Amino acid sequence: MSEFITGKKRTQYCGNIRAEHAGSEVVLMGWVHRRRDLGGLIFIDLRDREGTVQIVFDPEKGPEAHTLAHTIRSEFVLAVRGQVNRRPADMVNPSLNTGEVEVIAEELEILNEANTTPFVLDGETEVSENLLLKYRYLDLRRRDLQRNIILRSRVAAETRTFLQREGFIEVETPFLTKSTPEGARDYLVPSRVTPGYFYALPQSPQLFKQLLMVSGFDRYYQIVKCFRDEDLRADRQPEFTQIDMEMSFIAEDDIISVIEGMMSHIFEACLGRTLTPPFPRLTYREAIERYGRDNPDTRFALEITDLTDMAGQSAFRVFSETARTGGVIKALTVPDGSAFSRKELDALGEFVSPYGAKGVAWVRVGEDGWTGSLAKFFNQEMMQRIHEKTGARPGALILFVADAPSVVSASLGALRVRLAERLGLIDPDTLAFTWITEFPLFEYSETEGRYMATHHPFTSPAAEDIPLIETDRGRVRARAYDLVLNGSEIGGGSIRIHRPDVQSMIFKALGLREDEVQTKFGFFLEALQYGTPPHGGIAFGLDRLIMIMAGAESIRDVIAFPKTLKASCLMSDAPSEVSADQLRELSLKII
RNA sequence: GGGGUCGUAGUUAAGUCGGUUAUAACGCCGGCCUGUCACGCCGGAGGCCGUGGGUUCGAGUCCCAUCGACCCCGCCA
Repeated sequence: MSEFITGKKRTQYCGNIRAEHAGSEVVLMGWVHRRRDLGGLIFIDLRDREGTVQIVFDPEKGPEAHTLAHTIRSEFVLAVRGQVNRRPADMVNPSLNTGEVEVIAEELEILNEANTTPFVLDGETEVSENLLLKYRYLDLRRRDLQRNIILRSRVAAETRTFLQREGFIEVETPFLTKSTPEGARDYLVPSRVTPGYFYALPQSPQLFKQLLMVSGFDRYYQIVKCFRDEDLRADRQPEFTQIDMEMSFIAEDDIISVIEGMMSHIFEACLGRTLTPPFPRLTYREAIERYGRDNPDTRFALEITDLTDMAGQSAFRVFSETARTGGVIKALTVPDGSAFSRKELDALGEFVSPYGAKGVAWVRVGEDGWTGSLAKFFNQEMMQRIHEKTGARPGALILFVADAPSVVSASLGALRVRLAERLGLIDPDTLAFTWITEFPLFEYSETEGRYMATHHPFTSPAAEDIPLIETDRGRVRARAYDLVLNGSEIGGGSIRIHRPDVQSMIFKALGLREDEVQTKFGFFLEALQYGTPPHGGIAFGLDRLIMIMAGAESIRDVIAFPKTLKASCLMSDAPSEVSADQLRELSLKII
């Protein structure tokens, strides 16, 4: 470190000074968080990454420093030499970690001045995200954001500690790689030396990690950036970080137990939270039936009940028609939900419309029967049976959605979370981990008009379902598993296909032409023929994991330099135009 | 690709039915102040009302387009 004041070096961080340092001389360096200039006495809160401490400029203790201190403004960078002074009892500031002490300045050097910042860095004033992102380096001075970034560093470090101890080997894989069909849109990088050819940035190191298993590394991991050129969300960035892993000679339970150990280690080391594996498991089917989605938030109950049989027999046309035409009628039962106002109930209909539902039907359960416009379509016996199935008691509210199965699940799945938030059912301190297993291997895509891989095309089918690949594709179960935490998918993986014949069969089932398979995956299929061990792996979204650990609302709060929803960086102004020369060199033309 | 919210001093917001000189708080600048800690008191400066067009005698306000940020659906193996 460079030397400043009279040849002295920084002795410690501002935020770390405590009563035990009283009487000692310190040299501090940091930013002016706030100044209180009383004319005679001047107080400065000096800030560094560990916190702030009060500096006192007293004309009797340091006349030159006091004179200079009048010129100090917010965010100036200072070096201060002085004595740590224990504050008199009536001047202790209990809201500061350093509140029992202060530093009496004897010498001051202004290391740098600062323009007035475009927003106040007090962490309390709401500032538009636009501005925060443009001046990200200033936003990053704020305590909350620094805490998140520091937590992220610790999680990455503890992940490495754990995995190295478990015999995993970190291997770097290429960023400049090959574009492959299936999956997300690729970010492309033009090749200069081979005009008209492109690299793709990896959506994940999937093929490389499997090839490392072929190579015999046995256990691989990497904390690695991945790139997907798709539309963004509050929890999605175009470049994001995965904890990527692969293991040989293992089955589902081996991976699950390693990950349960890894999560326990990370949460204990970084948050002091003790987890209690094994985590509960749900099949995909159960998750959809009970929670409406494959990433259920299991911090609260409020489960979905299937009432297709009962409600389908009611005189209510919408219900009977839905049941008759292959749709389903499902419900959420809110105990004591009768308090919902008519206005709130109407708003629920709007809430589910993005998921394709035409509305939410509701009844209030009273001591003697139902109230609400739907009540007249149900007789006493039907009500009784529905009460039994849903557990509804007087005072409850029953919310029905009738539609195609996928619409009903999506609607009620979202509504369930919304209601839980509204009713305060979610304990923010709970950590609800759940494994989701037995995903379908294929999903039919209406837009593509064909079956697509639910997970990815290298996922192994359940052995007993292999015959179904030819006959009943939709029913083939995958040896895939996701780890869900508090309603967020934080990781997912699978046992891979290690037999070239099965891999070819899957490519074929996905509608890939033989020549296409050879061009895109030929090298990989060939590799599988040189002695591939049974293997499988998993990848975690580090950003999402940190979000939950930090209690962050947006993925931007856990990434130092994030991009906007339009994938631009407001600070550096990327992406931007490039010169004609650059384009010519790459043989590219803007159309 | 679709739906929604927002854009007014440096910042955060108010701005009525379209009508005089566009308000306030914080911040900033100057002055006073020796125990403040969101210091206090006095004074002052500060506006492309996102941008472009239209309607009107007159637009921050109404209409159209556009740019940007955010949220959701589709999409994200």
